[in-house]
Amino acid sequence: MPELPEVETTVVSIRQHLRGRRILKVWCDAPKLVRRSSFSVFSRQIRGARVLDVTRRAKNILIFLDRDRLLLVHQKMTGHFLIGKWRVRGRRVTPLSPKVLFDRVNGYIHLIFYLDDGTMLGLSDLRKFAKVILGSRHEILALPELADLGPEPLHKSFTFAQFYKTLEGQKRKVKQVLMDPYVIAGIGNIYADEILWAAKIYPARPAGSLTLSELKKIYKAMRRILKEAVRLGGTSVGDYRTPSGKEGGYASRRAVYGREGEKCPRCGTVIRRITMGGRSAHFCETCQRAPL
DNA sequence: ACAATTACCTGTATGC
DNA sequence: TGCATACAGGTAATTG
Repeated sequence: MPELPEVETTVVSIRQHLRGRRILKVWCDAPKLVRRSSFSVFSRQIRGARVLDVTRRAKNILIFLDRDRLLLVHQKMTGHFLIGKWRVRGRRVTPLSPKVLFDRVNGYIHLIFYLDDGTMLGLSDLRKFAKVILGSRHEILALPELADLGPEPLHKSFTFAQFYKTLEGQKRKVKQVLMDPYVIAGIGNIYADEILWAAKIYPARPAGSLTLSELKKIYKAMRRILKEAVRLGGTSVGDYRTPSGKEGGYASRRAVYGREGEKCPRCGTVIRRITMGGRSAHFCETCQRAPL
């Protein structure tokens, strides 16, 4: 699932291909991915737009275009971008359609942007949960899913004092709080489990019950793990790939996520999985002891 | 006002 | 073997 490190990896990668390029046209076989306007309006408005820059906010990808347009893409669970070329130095290298070309690598491309240098940017999404919205810069940035987001966990200004303030008084379970994008942006199920394992905190502890030293451990683990995962290109679970088609390098570092029944890398206890609010939490009951 | 639950999807895994 | 059902999960929408 694309979380902060996967989205950051995606943004850094596609930025190189998109910056300065013009979007010639867009193709789609799942028009419901486009929200707040019909696909035909979306298609008409994006045609001819030039990409100024690509950035990230939480798990949202922000593609800044000329003429005051801003394209928001949220990959949700199975969405991911793939880069393809259909021409090399002005010559076609294949008679196949781009869709067929892409499908040889990944069968779930539902949206393709055709760029003016022959590059294709494909959005793969097995479950079609991804969200694409085009609007004016102000319109998009004012959407609650952007405007109301919590702080970026890796930002320099997000100090421990800030972190403490955001968790203080929270009655919910610490894992649920870490995953709430309106509290902290960008942490999902994989990294919440990994962070709590590293910090040796039981995931169902009420956030407000954590001591200062426990919160400090979580904060430090959060910064360290997210930075390391960004450095390694994220984690591949399921069919997630980086835009160039590679698996994320953090997958092999996973200590607990998706490892139910395997041994804790720290103490050898068998990893357990419990359900919390319809979501699974993986942890080591020896390292992450439940109170009483 | 807040917290908990459901909807959105479909491939994969499991059970009978 | 085949069919039905459960499960996965980010977040908006809905319900409690």
